[in-house]
Amino acid sequence: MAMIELSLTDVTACCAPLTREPLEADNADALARSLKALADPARLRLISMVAAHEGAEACVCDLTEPLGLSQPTVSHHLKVLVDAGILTREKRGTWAYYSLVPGALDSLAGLLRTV
Amino acid sequence: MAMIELSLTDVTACCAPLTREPLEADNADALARSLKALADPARLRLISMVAAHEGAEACVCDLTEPLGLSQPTVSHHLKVLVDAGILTREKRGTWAYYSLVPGALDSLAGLLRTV
DNA sequence: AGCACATATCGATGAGCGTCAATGTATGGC
DNA sequence: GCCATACATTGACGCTCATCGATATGTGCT
Repeated sequence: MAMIELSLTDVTACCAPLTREPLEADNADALARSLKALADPARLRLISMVAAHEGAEACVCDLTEPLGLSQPTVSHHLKVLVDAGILTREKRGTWAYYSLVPGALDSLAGLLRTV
Repeated sequence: MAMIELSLTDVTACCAPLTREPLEADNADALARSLKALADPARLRLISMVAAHEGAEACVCDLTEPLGLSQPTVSHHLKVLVDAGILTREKRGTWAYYSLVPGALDSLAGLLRTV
């Protein structure tokens, strides 16, 4: 079934920063979904490892061992981040290369900013 | 038992933005805890309602009815936000007034920024 | 003292999630 | 065609968490 995949673009397009005006229930849901995708130590480390990797992209095989989690678990976390619009996946041959979606994290940061 | 209450100040004091260098496991844990506190629709709405309320503070009685959740649930969410260092609680008479901790959200936003 | 009100805490319940082992699906090389 | 490698999916287990009703704590008023 098609799950919500555009929560990030949805919410970052529509909303004023959190502290400007009361958040509607729907927008709160969308923003919470995006933040939930971020709110896991393994996923935070994955993001920073991908960003710091050469070429700003990395395949699962680059990430599994340094993270210390099983390959299925890493794949699961990467899928969550892709579905949240934070990472992209590009398959080249046998490998799947993940990289940051430009501006995705900055959009979220903008929603939290109060100044 | 004393739970971790300073995760926010901890992590925002120590770390470069997520995408500058690979995140250590401990820092990832601390940042994830802060984001988890934020990653709930009810808590996001509470934050924005408090910020938008007159005087930039609000008591539980101001928040329960518009949120549509029971009073114990609202109290619970507010406690989570206070423990995470995002809100402060000030008791005046019968009422408990909650307000934003200045700079807390901005520190988190700064960690997500990539530019 | 006694009552009404505001808020916090407790205990229980149900849903969601992180993790893994096992299995499935491609892709490339021999 | 066959095997090895890279990754995704499935199913299950345990733990965390959001929510509520019930109850406790505290404050002000009469």
